[in-house]
Amino acid sequence: MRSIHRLVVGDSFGIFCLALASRTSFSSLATSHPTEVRDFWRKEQSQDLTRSVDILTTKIGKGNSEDVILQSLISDGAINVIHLSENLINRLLFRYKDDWKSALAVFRWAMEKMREILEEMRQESLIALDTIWKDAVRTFDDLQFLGLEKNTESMNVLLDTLCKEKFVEQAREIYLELKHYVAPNAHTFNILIHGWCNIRLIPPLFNVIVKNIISTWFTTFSMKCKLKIAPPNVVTYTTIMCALAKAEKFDEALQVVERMNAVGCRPDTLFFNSFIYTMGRAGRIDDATHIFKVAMPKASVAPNTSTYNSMISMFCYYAQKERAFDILKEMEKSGLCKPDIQTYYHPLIKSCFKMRKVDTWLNDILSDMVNKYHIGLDLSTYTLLIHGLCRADRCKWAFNLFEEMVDQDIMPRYKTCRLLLD
DNA sequence: TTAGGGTTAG
Repeated sequence: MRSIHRLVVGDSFGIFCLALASRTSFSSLATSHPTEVRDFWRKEQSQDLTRSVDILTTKIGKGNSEDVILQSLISDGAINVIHLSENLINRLLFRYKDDWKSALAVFRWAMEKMREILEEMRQESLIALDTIWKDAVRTFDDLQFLGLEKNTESMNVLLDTLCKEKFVEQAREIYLELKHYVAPNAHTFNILIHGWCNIRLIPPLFNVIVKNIISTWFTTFSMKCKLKIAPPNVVTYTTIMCALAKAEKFDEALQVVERMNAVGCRPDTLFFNSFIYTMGRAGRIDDATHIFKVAMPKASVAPNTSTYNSMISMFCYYAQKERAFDILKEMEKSGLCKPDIQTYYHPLIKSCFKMRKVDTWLNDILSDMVNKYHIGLDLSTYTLLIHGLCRADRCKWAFNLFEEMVDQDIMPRYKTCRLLLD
């Protein structure tokens, strides 16, 4: 989804298409008009944006499925005349950051609109739509004719998008073609490596390589992809370690860490988070705790929300609820990071039910969520709570939450209604 | 934010 987002609104080509759709060009105004005109224009644009967001938000509603929302957006005449822009899409995605169905519908709607624009461009012979993916190099070349720069940055966006959509072999071929015109950088290599990791090509390679694992593998990979031999950096190590952890090759994952330390590559927060995750997956809770409590401070690397989340999830997963709550307290005491609903509260809420600490711990958690951190409950959290409370014989409380969610126009699931009725 | 992380299931 992230790559689609980038394709739609994040890269220069997408922005070009969206700018075309709005049929207005702010940049041309910026150079040829006095300040008052530009200010007026900005104000008009901002009001226009707010109106568009209001119209779309009303149309999207609450609690509908992704398909229902998408269809209603596509088929609505009033929505069809809305000027699509990067700002508009970003505003909507932010608005629906806790509601993935609506967010995904907005994505797909934007994609749909972009496709229409591409079709329009194709009809005007501006672009060959059917060759976009098959001949991405040529499309990329077209960027120049459209007045956009063809550089390492745009090449990386193209390669990354292809890799994230699992067109890894195509990305490699395109890279081989483009490298004659555009200089690759460390990002380019890591994008391709990540792509290969995602299609699970790394673990088999590791099976045949025993000695000097990372550099040998890296050289093999570089030769296969005809890359210049660039030294692997912390991103490379993190990517490979994670791929190995997901494939449950924990010994090999640890060798990556050893190798990284041996060559003096400095770890960062994301690396440590992945390392903790790796140890958690391997069931090595004490090692994970040691990384969190000892290795990170020693390396002067500060934890972030995800670090705490990983620890909390791990302890909950291994039924060590007290330790999970200790981490929560520690996180609150540190005052450095904000909790988030998805990974932080869900394991803890579940733990409260499992431990039968409904009146005490659950009460406190909910009160903190709402009053202290101002986190709005979403459909999944309401469902989790209502189902748990019903099972704990707290139907009255469950029903209060049910009414609360309905008041907020969040449509309960059929199963939730059925459960309460029973 | 041009590259890497996430125990998400009730």
